[in-house]
Amino acid sequence: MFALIDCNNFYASCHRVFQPKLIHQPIVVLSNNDGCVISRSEEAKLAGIPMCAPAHQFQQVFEQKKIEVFSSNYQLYADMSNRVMSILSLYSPEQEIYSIDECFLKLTGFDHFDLKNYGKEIKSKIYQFTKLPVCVGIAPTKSLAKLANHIAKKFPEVHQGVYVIKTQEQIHKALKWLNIEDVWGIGRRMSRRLKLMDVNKALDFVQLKDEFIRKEFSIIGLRLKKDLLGESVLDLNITSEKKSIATTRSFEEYTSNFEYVKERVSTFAVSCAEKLRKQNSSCNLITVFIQTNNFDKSKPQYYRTISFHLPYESNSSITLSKFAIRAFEQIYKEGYEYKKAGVIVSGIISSNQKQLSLFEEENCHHPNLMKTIDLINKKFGGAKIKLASQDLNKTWKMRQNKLSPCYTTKWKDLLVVY
DNA sequence: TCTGGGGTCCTTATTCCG
DNA sequence: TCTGCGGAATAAGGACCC
Repeated sequence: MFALIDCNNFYASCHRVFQPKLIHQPIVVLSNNDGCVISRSEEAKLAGIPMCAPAHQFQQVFEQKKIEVFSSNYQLYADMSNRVMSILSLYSPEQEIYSIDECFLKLTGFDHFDLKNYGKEIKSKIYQFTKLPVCVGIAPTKSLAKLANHIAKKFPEVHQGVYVIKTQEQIHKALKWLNIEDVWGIGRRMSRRLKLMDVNKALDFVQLKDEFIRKEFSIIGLRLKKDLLGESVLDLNITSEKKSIATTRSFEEYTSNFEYVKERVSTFAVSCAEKLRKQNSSCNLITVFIQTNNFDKSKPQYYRTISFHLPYESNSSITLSKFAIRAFEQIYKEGYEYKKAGVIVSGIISSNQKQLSLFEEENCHHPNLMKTIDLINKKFGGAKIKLASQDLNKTWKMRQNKLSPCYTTKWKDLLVVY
């Protein structure tokens, strides 16, 4: 059996923990740069704020309906998430932290437990220690646990936030109820195609023939069908090691300027290098992409990505920046207004198991140089050491007009109780 | 004026090699 | 030297997730 524990409206709830007066108030949390809505309290959902609503289009609605708006505060969410996850780790030896606000627990050998009670205990313990509300779904497979969680969320009065799927009848009933677009693993595209075939519920989907699903929806669809029928084919993914690390950002303005985009790419590469060094690892593949604004259909669109193998594993800002720029120069095309770019590094290995290259070596001074740069940057915070390919004047600041305090991670932001 | 960012996995097309 | 084939490797792109 698997349990899926998912925090309710996680980001919005985090803000509520420290401002209890907001309980029962509508809250939304905005994406980076205050772009669009990425989390909503139940009240905000009822007020008709859709997910991903562009903030600038909903300004008036926010005011009219007295919706409390927050910029995203990832320090706060990360810290609250860590607390939740460490509590959850006490409830099973096998835990997969699936995202910042949800995790799977494998409940092998728990058959003689009263699972409903176990779920309730988990829920109340998390509330006791963090004041965050969660829902618990328990079922024989991961996708069914996800479904059970969905049911727990949808009918809070009936199930008190915990739902267990155990028998074939319960599986059947749940699949019959679940809309196809709400199945975990079926996104917008697949559900549209399925609906055209008159497949509207999860049950319709699992009744399709294996060969048909394999042909139309690939191995992914087939695996999903089996998992939904109770045959556990999706297993826990416990390794927390990342396979790629990315830094991608929209620009403050559209630009056709080669030098501008190049500077951004260089800076993103430096950021990836810093993230690699932070976790003591290196990469051997770097991918760069640039793109125009795909919301503006009136302008010509361009999107291109390119990957570059490094001749040696590296986490040096200088090296990664150099190769990122080289890659960028190959994909840049004149005459387009670029809006966004990104650098993704992969082929990640721990620095201490580095392969020595026969022919090409990184400049042997880089590791020490980077260590020193990291130290200085850490010590002096904002005033960073930069590469010559980066813009020295650029102190890019995310728009975060509604940023809340970091209640749990900064001394100066601690709550004061009078 | 103003529409996020960070991930995973799989498929497809292409290339290289024997 | 040319051709065809299949497998392996890989880049790019697309689907999905939060």
